[in-house]
Amino acid sequence: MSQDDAGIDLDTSLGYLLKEASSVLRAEMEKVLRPLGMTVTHYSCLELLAQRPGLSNSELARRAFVTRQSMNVLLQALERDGDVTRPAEAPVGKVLPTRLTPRGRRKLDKASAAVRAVEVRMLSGMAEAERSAAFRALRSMVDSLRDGGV
Amino acid sequence: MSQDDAGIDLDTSLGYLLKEASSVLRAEMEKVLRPLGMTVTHYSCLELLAQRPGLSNSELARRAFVTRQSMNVLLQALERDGDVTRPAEAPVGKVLPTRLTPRGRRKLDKASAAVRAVEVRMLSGMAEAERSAAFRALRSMVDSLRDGGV
DNA sequence: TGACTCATGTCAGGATTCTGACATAGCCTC
DNA sequence: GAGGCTATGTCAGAATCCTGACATGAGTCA
Repeated sequence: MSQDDAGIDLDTSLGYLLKEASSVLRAEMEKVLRPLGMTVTHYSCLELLAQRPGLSNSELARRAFVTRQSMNVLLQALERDGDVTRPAEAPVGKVLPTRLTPRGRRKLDKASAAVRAVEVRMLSGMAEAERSAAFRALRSMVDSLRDGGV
Repeated sequence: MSQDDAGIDLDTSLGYLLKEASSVLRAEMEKVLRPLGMTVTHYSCLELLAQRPGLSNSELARRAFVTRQSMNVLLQALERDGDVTRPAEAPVGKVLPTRLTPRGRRKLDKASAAVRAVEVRMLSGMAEAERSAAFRALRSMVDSLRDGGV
């Protein structure tokens, strides 16, 4: 009977605020990445490959939160530009392990510095305790949604 | 010289976790909204109009985190389906105040219940104190990024 | 009053991502 | 070994969203 029964109060909704934060962060990342000729997914892919060399297309897609079809077209472009390499034939199964080239590594270094500045600015108003509290909270949300989704 | 200088550790990055949480939430919302024939932006628009009747196209776009061009095509579709109404002529300026129709309201009620279930599940593992801590943290991130962006 | 600035609604074109579908390789069970 | 199941890479088409651009209305200021 109350207003809560009729909808979701967006002013106090954690879900809405989560979308807002994610949207603003993405916009800021695009702003600093654009001068470097890179998109956010572009950068995410390179960053993932730097930390986990040899990741497959499907695995990259999952960790960049896009479909494997989208990641595939991105990888083809990156391969064409000489930023990543994939073997012509799969060493085992159908999985093609992808690796960063020196050229891709250099591109990533510039992008990574720019993105790090954005993240630092995002966290500038928070104490360490608040950051870890936020981290735990977000992880809890992800886990709850994933587990319940099955 | 340390590894941090070469990139961003995605395992401990709040920005990455933020994107993951937002992505999972959106996926879960799409899952429950699809049987109702609605998309997330679709639903967001209706929910905004329920709480702020008379919002303009541009204002809806900002609060739904899309461009006003995208919101415009969505509104045209919603208008065609009879879910919202806009006056043929602007009462003042060029702003066309949009309102929910009874039909749109009924659609929203079903969708809102489904989305609320998702949000409840997302918050199921968190105490009230954790929720408000997360809320403050996310708000701090948004404010820091917005202020510094100018 | 006239010029300037800003915000709005809208159209057109392009870029990005997604859904659907297919063939194939590895794993498990019988 | 045969069958079923899952995961992967890939192609094709469609949906979605964005960038660029234009005209218009409101407010500001000289």
